[in-house]
Amino acid sequence: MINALRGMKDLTFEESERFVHIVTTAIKVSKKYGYSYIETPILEETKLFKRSVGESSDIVGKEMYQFMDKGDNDVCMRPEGTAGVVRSFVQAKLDRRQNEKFKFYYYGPMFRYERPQKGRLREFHQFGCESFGEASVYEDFTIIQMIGDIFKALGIGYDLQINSLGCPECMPPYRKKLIGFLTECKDELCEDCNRRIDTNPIRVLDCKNEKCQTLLTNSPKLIDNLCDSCESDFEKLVKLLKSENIDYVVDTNLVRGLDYYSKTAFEFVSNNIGSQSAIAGGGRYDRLVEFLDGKPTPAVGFALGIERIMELVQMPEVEREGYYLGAMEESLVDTLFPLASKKRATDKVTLEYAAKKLKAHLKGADKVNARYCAVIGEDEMQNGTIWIKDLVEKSETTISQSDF
RNA sequence: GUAGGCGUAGUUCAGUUGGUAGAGCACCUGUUUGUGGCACAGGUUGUCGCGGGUUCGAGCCCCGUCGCCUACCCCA
Repeated sequence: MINALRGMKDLTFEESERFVHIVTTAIKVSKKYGYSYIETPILEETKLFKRSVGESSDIVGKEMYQFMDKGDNDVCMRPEGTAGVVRSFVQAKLDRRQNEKFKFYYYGPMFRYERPQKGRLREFHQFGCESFGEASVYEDFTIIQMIGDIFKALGIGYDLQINSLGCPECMPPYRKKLIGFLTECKDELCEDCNRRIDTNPIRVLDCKNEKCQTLLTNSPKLIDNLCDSCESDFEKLVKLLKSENIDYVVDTNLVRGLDYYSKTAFEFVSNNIGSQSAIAGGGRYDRLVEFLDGKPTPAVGFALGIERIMELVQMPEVEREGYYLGAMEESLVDTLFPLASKKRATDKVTLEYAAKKLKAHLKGADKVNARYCAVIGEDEMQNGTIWIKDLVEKSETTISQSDF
């Protein structure tokens, strides 16, 4: 027997229904906010992710499905969605259309070579949105509001964490300050943190090590070191969240794992799905378009993890629907066949090809959750009729086959 | 990469100090020669993950191996 690869999962029955429900709900909401669909390739040049997500990130450093293709190109399966969308945005020269706004939503598989566990697969699915050309913090808020709408429509609860990651003006001086602080206590920090002091000091902030976290309580906070513009944007965001009654927590250690974020960063978290608790995350990335050779274009976006959300959504009960057709004599299936074809124009129809006793047909109708069970037996054949039972009302009628 | 747990029927699981495999659910049949869900009665289903070892005898003990799950890590 051949099994699916480790960390890759098949979805069927209620699981696949839940998957589709989440995607269609997210699409419905994002369309209300003016987003349109963008489809980008799963396979991209490795360079794209090195330059956007960042070589210092774990995603690029050790988790990519990367290989040389038959044309000797260094390629990889996308580990996230934003880079491809931005590449596409630049390739289509949308960055030259200054003062225009572009809003895209996407969904599809992402690949990261990690050890699978609850809420973490090697092939997983994200739904995401990217808004280009809008520098206003109102847009940051609107995106958060939209995610809230999606979760509300899906009927799931969450905690919202926000932070500001600063901009090219305030981040570098803060970074220096932080490196100074970390170097002073480096002997007490864990191995990973020591390595990160040089490679990516900001990531030290969300180290899970308890001892490190204790030391970090006295570390300089970026939120206290923002430039005027970043600070007023963050205050405005907080004000908007308050006025719209969206609960939030400021988490000064919230650092996006991808290098391209700046200013607003946020994460939606659920505490009911195991240790992989982030169900959506995103923020502003005003410099990414530039990194990928486009004209400087402000942008904000987010992605949500469909599999993680699947753990949280309850599907509404499915009601009985459509017709089940069955014959009690083998020779009568031919009579049933055109009736089924005709009925499918308007209703869901299940046609049983094998002749069975009435009782077996009723059971069969139950099994496919049909509303009506329609059967032709000897009597009906002689009279040119069909017997129909409403499985909900428990009522039955016999009508002419031509009226069916 | 590291650590812990688990692999027995379609499924969820039980299986005693080693003695030749079981239950619920599901499925099929019947009670009802043409009336579903409920009830009752009966029935079908196994490479006990795989390979080796110990033993008269292994689902059980030992070694190896593969797979799954959870956690670290990372992140959606």
